[in-house]
Amino acid sequence: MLRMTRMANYGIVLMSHFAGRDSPRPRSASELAALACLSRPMTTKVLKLLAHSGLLESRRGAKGGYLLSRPPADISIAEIITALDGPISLTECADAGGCESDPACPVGHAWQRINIVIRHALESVSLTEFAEPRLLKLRLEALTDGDAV
Amino acid sequence: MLRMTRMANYGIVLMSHFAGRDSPRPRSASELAALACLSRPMTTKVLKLLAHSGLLESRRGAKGGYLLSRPPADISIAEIITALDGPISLTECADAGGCESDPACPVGHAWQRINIVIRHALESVSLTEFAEPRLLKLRLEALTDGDAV
DNA sequence: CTTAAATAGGGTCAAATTGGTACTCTTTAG
DNA sequence: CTAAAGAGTACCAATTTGACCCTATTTAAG
Repeated sequence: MLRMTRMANYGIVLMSHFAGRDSPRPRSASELAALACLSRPMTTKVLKLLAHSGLLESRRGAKGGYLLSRPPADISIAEIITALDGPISLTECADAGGCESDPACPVGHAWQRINIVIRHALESVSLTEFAEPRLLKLRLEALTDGDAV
Repeated sequence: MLRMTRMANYGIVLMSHFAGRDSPRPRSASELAALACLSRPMTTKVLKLLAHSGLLESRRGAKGGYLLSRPPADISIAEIITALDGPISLTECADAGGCESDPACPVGHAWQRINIVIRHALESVSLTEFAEPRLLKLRLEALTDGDAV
């Protein structure tokens, strides 16, 4: 487990379909649903959330649709997850604010530090890299060297 | 979001209470429930799972209870989470085996790489460090330097 | 050998979350 | 004016989660 919701996953897949092409033509929800093999209702739901959080721009009316509001290299995986699942944190009490009920809880501090590492890992991956895993490989391998317990 | 279950959290808190003392005396479920401010039924459930996965040893009968099966420095946070929540992976399709239905899915490969980084971060933190966040701080800060997109 | 203190191992149950859908309203190009 | 698109909202079913209880078995101690 330790997983994110399926919806966040859908969001990332949908966003990935924008990464390749820089054509300024808006993509309609129906078109994207077909590309990603998702139902139309689910697709529109996800796209609306992404637009609402500023990652996509929407054009209403005929010939409308969605397009990236920024170059894909400037969009991190963390942003997409946050838009659809809320703030990235492994525990409830590590959310901003958090479990102030027990400021003495030693475990809380540890979680905050671990969260920072994970969030950072997700923030460091751009949509471009995600759609092109070869780019990822080298960089991430550097992260997993030289820090055994 | 992106969170682990509350049960895994409980497990880590309970395990942390073993980290400080090396006394070989077994701790009973009731005792631990009181220490962690958890209900007894939930505590026993978590302890049973932890014992079942080999992280704790159980002694039945009077004066029985649970004790760590290994020194706390040899137990990683990842192990505890895995014991209670199952394998660590952000997406369903990144589980071992995974979405072989679509071997061409480019997104899948990216997830696998990201999972490795996160799992590695969790594996690199021992129970000892967790109970003593000062130890964590320095090491984790090294991980989050020098790898912006 | 009896008793009390423990865990083992089930089975159950309510509530929250998630995934997915349907319907109506507004905007815009042609 | 009309058809194509998104905006917004309300809704439902199914799974997951969190929590609990009961009985059997084991063991230390009197």
